[in-house]
Amino acid sequence: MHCRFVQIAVDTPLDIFFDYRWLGGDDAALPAVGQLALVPLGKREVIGLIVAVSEQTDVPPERLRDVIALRAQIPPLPEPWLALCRFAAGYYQRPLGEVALPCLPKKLREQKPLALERALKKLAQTQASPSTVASEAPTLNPAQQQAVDAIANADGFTPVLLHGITGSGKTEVYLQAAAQILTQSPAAQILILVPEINLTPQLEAGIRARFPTVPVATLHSGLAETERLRHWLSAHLGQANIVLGTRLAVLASLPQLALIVVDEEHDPSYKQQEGLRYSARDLAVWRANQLGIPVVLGSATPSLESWQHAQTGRYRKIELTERAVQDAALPAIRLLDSGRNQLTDGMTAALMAALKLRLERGEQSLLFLNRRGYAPVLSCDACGWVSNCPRCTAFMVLHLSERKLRCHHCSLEMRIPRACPDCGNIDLQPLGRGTQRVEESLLSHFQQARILRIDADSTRKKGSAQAAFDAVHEGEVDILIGTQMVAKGHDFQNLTLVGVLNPDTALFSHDYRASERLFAQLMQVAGRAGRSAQKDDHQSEVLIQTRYPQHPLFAALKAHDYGVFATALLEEREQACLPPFCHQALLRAEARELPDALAFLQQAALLLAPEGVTINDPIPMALTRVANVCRAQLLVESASRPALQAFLREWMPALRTVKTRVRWTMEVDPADI
DNA sequence: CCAAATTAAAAT
DNA sequence: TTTTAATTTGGT
Repeated sequence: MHCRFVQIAVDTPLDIFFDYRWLGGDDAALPAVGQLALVPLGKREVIGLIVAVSEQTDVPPERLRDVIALRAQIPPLPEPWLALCRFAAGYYQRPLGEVALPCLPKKLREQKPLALERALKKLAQTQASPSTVASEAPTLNPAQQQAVDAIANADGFTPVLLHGITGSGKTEVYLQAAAQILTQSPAAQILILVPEINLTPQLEAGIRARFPTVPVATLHSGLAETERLRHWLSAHLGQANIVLGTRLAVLASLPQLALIVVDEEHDPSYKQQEGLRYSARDLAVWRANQLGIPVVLGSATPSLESWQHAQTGRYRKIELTERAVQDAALPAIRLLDSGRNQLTDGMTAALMAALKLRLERGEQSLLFLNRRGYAPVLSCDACGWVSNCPRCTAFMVLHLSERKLRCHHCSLEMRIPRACPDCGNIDLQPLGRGTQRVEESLLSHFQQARILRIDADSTRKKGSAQAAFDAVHEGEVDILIGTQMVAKGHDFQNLTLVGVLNPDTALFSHDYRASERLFAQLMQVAGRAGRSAQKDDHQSEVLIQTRYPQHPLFAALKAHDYGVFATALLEEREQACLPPFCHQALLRAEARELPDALAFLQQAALLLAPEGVTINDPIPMALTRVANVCRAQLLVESASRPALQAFLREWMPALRTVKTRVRWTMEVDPADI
């Protein structure tokens, strides 16, 4: 057959394909679906994805333009990958081109294929003969073994929810299941997702130690473009047997994919918050289903969505209840009533004493406070002035070390006023405390201690986060103070005390997911303590300072019982008709003036919802103004996912015809409301 | 009356 | 989204 025309998806918001003429010589490679092609688009030349080839076109000849070049250097993107993109585009309501092309490395989309050819050359040189001989692996306990067997012997689509407390050896299950699958089929590819870039080096080191001869590729946004291209290609060519990465890795081309692991599957980082707003965990499950392969969702505190699926039997749940390291007992969790006890610099006497004890024993402590900066707001006692951001409905945060007030939402910085701008009072007071202020207090109370703060501010420079974590591992730090960055994944062997300074804001948040997240976060940070065998009967401790020690969340946390907590939450959600018992989509609008945004949403709501779909009233977002842009949102709900999807398919084209200056976006399965 | 600034339209 | 043409505004 002689293909004259190709249909191409390009990266534009237009939800259509473009036809191009194909004028190849007889000896030239024929265009195929899934291949990339360089085509003219307006004044530009862009890379597009061939989605169909045919001998006819409806486009009048005078408008047709020619394909400039095919990227025949690499095999076409495989059909299952195209199907994944098509699904994601349909489900998240975006044009295919805007889904498929941004998944590809930038260097692959350049006009000149120079970088591509270089990367291919380099890969050809390094193509070793992979052998799957694994180095010595630890013996598994029965629960771990059961999990490995369930995964490695899976026949067809097998979603496994691996529920295991921190330190119960989930990683070991991933590694041994991977080893078994690679032994059975040496060409297989295994995708392992982690929530944060920070966690890739630790796991990568573990994987390389276990599989010294297996090619491993990493994919995350921290890679340089040339590296990203090389790693992506090694996945696409099937060379890399293990691909480790953050959420974006779920969209990689993996022709031999045989197992997907989503570690810490509950983690909010799996939700992409711009562009294509996908959930990497959900796409991972879809991908596994499509390919008929196992997918492992691992967590100590599974998302309620996954927990519910396990309850109904859609997912198979496997519990790891023991800590894998012998004698590593669970930490004791104690609540310190910060309302009734006297606080010194935000800390109770009990917490101070516990810190002092660890210092004397030469053990490490971690203080967790999810608030960076010195103090969240600067205020004037005399007249009530507070440091509002002029561009956002938020406070400007005091950063004393940089002598700045900074807005964490729009990044506006200004000098600290020496006197109150309203009344001239020179005695301005910091209100509340952030990590910098706690660091300062610790330095004054424990002058001999080596104190390190890890937060987004202290790890601005590339590689500095890794250096900081290394310092903790090397025992160069006595007290570590940090935000959620320190809560995730790291195995600190000599850490026996975790202090949580102020979790209370999340207890009564308007966001119904806040308590679920808080529980996960506290469980996770608590898991940093006591990961190695305890010495001399010194049990690890977690001290939580709160004004609400009676809150039921803490009771479940103390008992280390996620099941009780999840069951209670699910009941609440069912009664309130919230996810996972209903499905949501959020239409967001942005405008200079709030009424404009609301008016657009009002107009959008005019389309009548079908039976079973509810369109709520437009409301301003909790953070209404950011960088002088006002935001509002409209929530659409349905108990039936197909009904919601059907409505969105009807609604989106209608919205696109609305003539408006308001910028708007649609988010399916929103994470924050 | 020209030029910057905003708006609209098109992309195969 | 990117690009260009068309229209408005505003300072002269």
